[in-house]
Amino acid sequence: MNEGVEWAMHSCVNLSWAAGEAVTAKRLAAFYNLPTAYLNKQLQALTRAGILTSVSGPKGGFQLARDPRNISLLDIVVAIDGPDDAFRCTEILKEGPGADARADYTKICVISQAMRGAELTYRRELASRSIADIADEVVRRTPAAPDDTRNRFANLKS
Amino acid sequence: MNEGVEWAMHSCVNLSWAAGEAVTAKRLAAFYNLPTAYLNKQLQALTRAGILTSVSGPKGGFQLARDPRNISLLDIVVAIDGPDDAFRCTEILKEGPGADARADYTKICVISQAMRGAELTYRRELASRSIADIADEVVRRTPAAPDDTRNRFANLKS
DNA sequence: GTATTCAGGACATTTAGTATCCAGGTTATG
DNA sequence: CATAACCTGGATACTAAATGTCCTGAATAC
Repeated sequence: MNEGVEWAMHSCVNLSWAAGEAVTAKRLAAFYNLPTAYLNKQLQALTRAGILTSVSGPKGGFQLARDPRNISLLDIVVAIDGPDDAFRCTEILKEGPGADARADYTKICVISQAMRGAELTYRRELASRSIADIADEVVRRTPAAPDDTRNRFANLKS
Repeated sequence: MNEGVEWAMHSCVNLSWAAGEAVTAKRLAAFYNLPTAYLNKQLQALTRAGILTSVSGPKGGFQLARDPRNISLLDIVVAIDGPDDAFRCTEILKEGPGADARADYTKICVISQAMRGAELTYRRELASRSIADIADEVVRRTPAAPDDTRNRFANLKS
């Protein structure tokens, strides 16, 4: 899995605490000492996916496009890593005995179904966790986190 | 995910129908028109993992090392693809504010925990499905499959 | 108008996946 | 014993994907 998924999730949690004002890619990158230009690519992907909104120019930057309760971890994984399953069925049964050339073995192969079923439980789990859930749990453990985050953004003004 | 996982799973199902006699890598590869030398590498990995046993020399080949009811899809994924999770936590929180340099953020980071939890459900699902389950379901849908498989192995004698 | 910032294409670099080949060891068979 | 079939594992090559940088162009606050 793309490392950008981790960056994107942490950035979205931080953005949930910067509600109201846009944060530049430069400051989001400086927060965790990440390469600015590359993080910017991930932020662009989140924007294309409708998870973030972006504003150009001075005072510009990124912010969450909707309520963090309505942004799931799965949304972020799909935006950064793409919609494909980890297990890719190449329909090798088509090369086996008694194969039907017109059949779609990605659908009817028992192994393919089992793997897809497992990935479905994985995705269902990720879909059930929102950025707000994560942020709330962080606050429960570390109440100062939102203030710390806002302060750090402010101090990374450059 | 490594494409060899798909090859290995289909090969194990086929081997469950060849019970008693070893099948060579060449015939296992010819079954689905796969590159012999590369499939052989995956079979070696399955052997190292204790899923297959191998015999050298004429009449040699591979067979299941244990009852197919006791070989899970997860066993095969781990043998071929390795034990690592898809999501790899790089502990970027160590670069953030208020970080504890001695803390293990792969354990305590809320995002890392959520991702790990989702992968756990995935693995649990794969662990609950055995090669025998898969083979039984194939037989239920296509009763001739075991005979077809044995015949094909016999005809690929070369 | 100028400085700041996002958008996105064009590279360059590194790493992982996909193969191929060969030399060496094992074993059935005549 | 000689031979051929077969697995083992290292070396190597090729390809694709992930990672990272750079630059031009467009939008916007001041």
